Amino acid sequence: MTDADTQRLILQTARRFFMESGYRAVSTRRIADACGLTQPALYHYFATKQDLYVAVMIDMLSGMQSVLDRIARRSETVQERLSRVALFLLEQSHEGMEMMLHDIVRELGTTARDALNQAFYRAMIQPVASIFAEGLAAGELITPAAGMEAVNLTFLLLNLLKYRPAENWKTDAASPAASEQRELLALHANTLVNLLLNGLRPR
Amino acid sequence: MTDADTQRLILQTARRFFMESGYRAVSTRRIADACGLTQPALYHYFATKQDLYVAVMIDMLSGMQSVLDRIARRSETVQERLSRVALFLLEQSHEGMEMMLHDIVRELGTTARDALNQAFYRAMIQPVASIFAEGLAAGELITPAAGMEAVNLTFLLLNLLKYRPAENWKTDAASPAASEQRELLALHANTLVNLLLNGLRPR
DNA sequence: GTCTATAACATGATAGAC
DNA sequence: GTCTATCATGTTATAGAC
Repeated sequence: MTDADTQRLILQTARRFFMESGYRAVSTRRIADACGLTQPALYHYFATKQDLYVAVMIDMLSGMQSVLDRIARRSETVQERLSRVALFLLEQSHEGMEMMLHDIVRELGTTARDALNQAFYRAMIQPVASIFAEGLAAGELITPAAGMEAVNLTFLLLNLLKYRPAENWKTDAASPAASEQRELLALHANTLVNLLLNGLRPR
Repeated sequence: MTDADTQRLILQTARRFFMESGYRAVSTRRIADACGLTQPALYHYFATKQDLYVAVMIDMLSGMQSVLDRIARRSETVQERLSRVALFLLEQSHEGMEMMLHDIVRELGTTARDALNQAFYRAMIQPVASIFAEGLAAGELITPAAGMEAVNLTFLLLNLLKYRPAENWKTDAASPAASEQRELLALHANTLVNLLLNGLRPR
């Protein structure tokens, strides 16, 4: 196996674990074991655990940016594009992503934090904010409070997407088939965007 | 200092740290130090670190339940009561609480998890859900999707409340005075509830 | 009720052979 | 490029004196 392949294997394995359990809860040994390596071998590819974490996040964010940019540029209504964004992010966050902000703020040094904050902003906030900005400019949407423009609406949408129906809280969790799951997610994405646009009060 | 006083000191100190940094990131030594005790002294009051964490959470949740129950029973409109709930939760989460669900799901054993989930449901979900249920029954609110009744709307509101304006992201953070801060929070609470009820589209 | 001392273990990281 | 061996440190928790 070549150097580059091993590096990718480490990145993907680490990504899965970090997303599942967070920075602190995942040891370098566990990552190495899952890759079929010993723990010191990791240090041939990444100087520190924090460097590995940053690399994982940058890798993930660059992938998300290309998808979100593409969605933002589609010739569809604001609502349609927001629903696509919501579905994509719901699918991603099944693989994690929720943990990210937590770790960025609480476990990383200031240098790594600033770098990741910037990458996060460019990859996730800006593309989605451009959709909101369009809606605001066209008068389709209103700013709900002073200063709550496109960027802040994006943050709000991201928080809204953390919501999962209460059924997921029960411990049994007889999960449906994957294909069915995806349809449910799409329905869920539409519901949340619809709620954000129209509110809970009857019109 | 009596036994009971020391126990309360430990609970309050541990609560602050757990809320700030999460279960895993806070060592028993750090808690003990901040209480002016040595680390083994903690074990006179709590058998394990996990027991301490559970006690902290139960303590916190019981305090929140009494406040939320009281708000739910006020003779005000649904919107007014939801705004009060939102303001209260925003103030609390400044002190933490956000970390809770993360740790409950990811760091605790199944027994502790089930106990805390149940306490969380009773203390936070049910009181707020009763307000939503009233609004739904009166026809003031609509269910945005099949199965998305009062309980699920409560989960949704809780996620909405995690949102903070983007200004908090900048590293400078010249924070305003405490009194001013509280007024800003009240404004913020009103905005979020208003948005949830009326949506982003002009009416 | 709190201490000192310490067990038992996991962690991130380094040294150096191959 | 990956290994074995190991260091230094931090962790939860226990034993036993006072």
